[in-house]
Amino acid sequence: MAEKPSRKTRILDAAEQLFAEHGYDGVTLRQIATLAHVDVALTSYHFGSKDNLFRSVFERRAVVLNDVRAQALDACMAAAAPHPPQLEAVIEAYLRPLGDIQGAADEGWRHYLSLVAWVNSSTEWGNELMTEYFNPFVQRFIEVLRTVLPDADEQALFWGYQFMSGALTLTFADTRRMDRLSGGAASSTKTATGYDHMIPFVAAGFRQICGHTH
Amino acid sequence: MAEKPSRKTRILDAAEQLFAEHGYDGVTLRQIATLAHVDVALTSYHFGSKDNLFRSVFERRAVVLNDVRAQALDACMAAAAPHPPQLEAVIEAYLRPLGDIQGAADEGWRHYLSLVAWVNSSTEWGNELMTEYFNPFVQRFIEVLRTVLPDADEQALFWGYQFMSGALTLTFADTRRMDRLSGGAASSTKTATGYDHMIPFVAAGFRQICGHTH
DNA sequence: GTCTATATGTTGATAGAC
DNA sequence: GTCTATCAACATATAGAC
Repeated sequence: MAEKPSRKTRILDAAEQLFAEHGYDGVTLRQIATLAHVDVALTSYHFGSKDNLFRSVFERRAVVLNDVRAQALDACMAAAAPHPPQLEAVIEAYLRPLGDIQGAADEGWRHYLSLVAWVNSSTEWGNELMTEYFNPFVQRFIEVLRTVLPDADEQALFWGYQFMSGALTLTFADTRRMDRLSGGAASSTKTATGYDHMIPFVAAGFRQICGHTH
Repeated sequence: MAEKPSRKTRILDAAEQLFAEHGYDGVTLRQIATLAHVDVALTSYHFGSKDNLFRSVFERRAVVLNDVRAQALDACMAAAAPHPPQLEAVIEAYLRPLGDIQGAADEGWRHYLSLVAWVNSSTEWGNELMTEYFNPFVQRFIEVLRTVLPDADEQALFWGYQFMSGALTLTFADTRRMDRLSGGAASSTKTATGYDHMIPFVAAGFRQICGHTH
């Protein structure tokens, strides 16, 4: 199966890539249809409106992503049980699956993460879509963080999450600015290296503003 | 002076606000002209093309911003001389001026920071504009960081900067997602609180991945 | 500098043949 | 499901009167 993707799937794939690269308003239905090797009218037939196509793209992989991340968090807690896990392990469970996706061969998933980065920074879509699809898992993640950082006050926990989220999504966006800034010493294409640094960076940040662990 | 802003200035102000809110493609020259209470044709007369208007908006405050930040960094180093400053002081010099701007009454500057956030995450404009206008100062900042973190390897320094930049720009974007996520416990409108947390968070992160100070 | 009028192209969406 | 043909609305940009 999946030998020949259906036209509907090709539209989703093309839209995913182009929306990720240029944002909602930066893409026309004609560009999407062209990339998908499909007639423009088909986008309307399958998805009704451009707005609905965008939502469909966002929704498609959101549920899969939530599953992967929930499993990583489960595994992290099971490995430490009956004790609470280490802070680093919790952060790792949150970030590493995304690093694996970004480093994998699958282009579609890379485009999707780039799209999430765009949505997360968007004032128009960010609040609505991120809240609807990702808040439940994020809330669970923060609950786990709270058990690991018992002295943390409410505000610090959420600010810490915001900083982590910002660091993460800029890495998704992959503007290659770092490559030029560093003169080639550090490259945004070396995603595994990025996550190897991101996890201890974020963990240390949380520990600093949320009191020490255990 | 500055009693009545010129039409040209009003166009810049309106464009700044709308580009920050909706991105380059999400705004039309007509919307800009309407908000500026000006005829559409004036945008072409004063700025030629939409592309050039966008660049003009970005450029206008970039030089001012670089001055403010350079002064903060100078003051930080002068206060510690002849010794190198504390890591926290260097991070503070980098971040606090932006927090002050964000917390101030000036709407124009707030829009500008939001625009910078958008540009920083944009694959199309990010590399070009950020590199041109902000890389020189950022490079100087990283040089100072290197003296404070002598054991840091090249890569870690740039990844740390990338994480800080991501945390910062998401705070600029102000999607108000955190307000809902936290059920009101933490609000993205309380910018001073955000920077009070961001500075120790980032400093601890740098210390973790770049070796200890002095 | 500022406006009116207009040129020229593109947009998202639909109606209807196949 | 897929295509052709077409729509009205809107885009950026310019030419020329004032």
